[in-house]
Amino acid sequence: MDAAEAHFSRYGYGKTTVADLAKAIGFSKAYIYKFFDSKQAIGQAICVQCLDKVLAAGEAGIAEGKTAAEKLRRFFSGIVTTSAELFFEDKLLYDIAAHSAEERWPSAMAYMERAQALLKEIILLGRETGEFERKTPIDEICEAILLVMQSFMNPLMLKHNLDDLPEAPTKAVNLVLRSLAP
Amino acid sequence: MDAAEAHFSRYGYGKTTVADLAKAIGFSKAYIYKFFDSKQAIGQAICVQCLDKVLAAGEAGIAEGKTAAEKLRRFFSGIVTTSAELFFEDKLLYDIAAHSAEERWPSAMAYMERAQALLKEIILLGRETGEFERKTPIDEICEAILLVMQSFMNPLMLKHNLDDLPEAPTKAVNLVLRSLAP
DNA sequence: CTAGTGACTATATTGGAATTTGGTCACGCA
DNA sequence: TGCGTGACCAAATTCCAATATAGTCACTAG
Repeated sequence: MDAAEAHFSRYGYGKTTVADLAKAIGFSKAYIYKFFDSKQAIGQAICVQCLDKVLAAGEAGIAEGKTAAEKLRRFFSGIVTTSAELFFEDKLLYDIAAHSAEERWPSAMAYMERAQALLKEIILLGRETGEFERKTPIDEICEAILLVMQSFMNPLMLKHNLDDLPEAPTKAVNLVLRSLAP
Repeated sequence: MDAAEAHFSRYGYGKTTVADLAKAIGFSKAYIYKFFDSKQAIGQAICVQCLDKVLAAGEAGIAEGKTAAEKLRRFFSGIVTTSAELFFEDKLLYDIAAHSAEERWPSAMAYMERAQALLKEIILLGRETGEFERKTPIDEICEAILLVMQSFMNPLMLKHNLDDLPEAPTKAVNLVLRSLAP
């Protein structure tokens, strides 16, 4: 995994061969296939690492926020900031994440599901404290929020919106918060 | 233009040569460059035609809707439906539109601006009739709505969300309408 | 002066042979 | 029995010469 992250980060997913990784850890190529079903599986594992970091930043944001609204703001801010950082500082790893979103790899699907779970917690909290409205079915809300935030959460789409950071996602979140008003 | 639309639609932008277009209209290649600065300029012109049709469907939707909320719904529904139709029935033309969005051609920028203008009219109407809230600055609202609807308005992004039609954009619009509630 | 073009060039694209690469498997060695 | 591999194959990728294409310009016919 360490070798894979290093190589993918330096040479990109396409340019690193499984043989390279094997040599780096001093084993044969065949042995790697005892642990990973395919090169793509290695890519997914690395992708999961990246997306975990992104989500961790989102969770950290949630922890920092005091009110539910503030948690929501910082949740997305953490995600977007970390994703953008990844883009600028580790473009080649970012490309794997974008590719995983494009190809609908399980890693990307899992990322969205975890994000939805975190989001749900925020909304539920906001409902308890009375910050958010309670009429709309919660799952519909979570789904809709993820849909409208996709342009900034999905690495594949975020890369087309980097010019508008950080104002654009802030405006989007403002809209989302207005939609949650009681 | 007719020749270009026919050729782009049948063979795609990349596979049709300027010489093909010249031959189709019975002039020399050089003559075409009296009217278009480049092949890309021809592509843009065709792209504008496509996006105009999409926006026309949006305008038609506005006309059909009775209330502002209904206009908004039908506006986006018209845009998304027409874009998706273009994708399925004229993939090669759609690809030009997607490419234009990716490369930020003026055609794509103009499309977004016109969309924003139409949107603004709807919102203003909704404010007059009391359907929508009036606190938030109108331009901020329009900008934010376009941002969150990008996943479905932008051809480049819509093509990654075709599986979720037509439910996803409906849910997104529902969220937008909630955000507009007085 | 206007409408239109053939001939030309630098860049991009293609085809397909040669090479790499992802992936498998029978096997060796402790 | 379990850790580990060289040798192998089909499919993908690279490479490069041949070709095609976008774009220009001096030019002509009317």
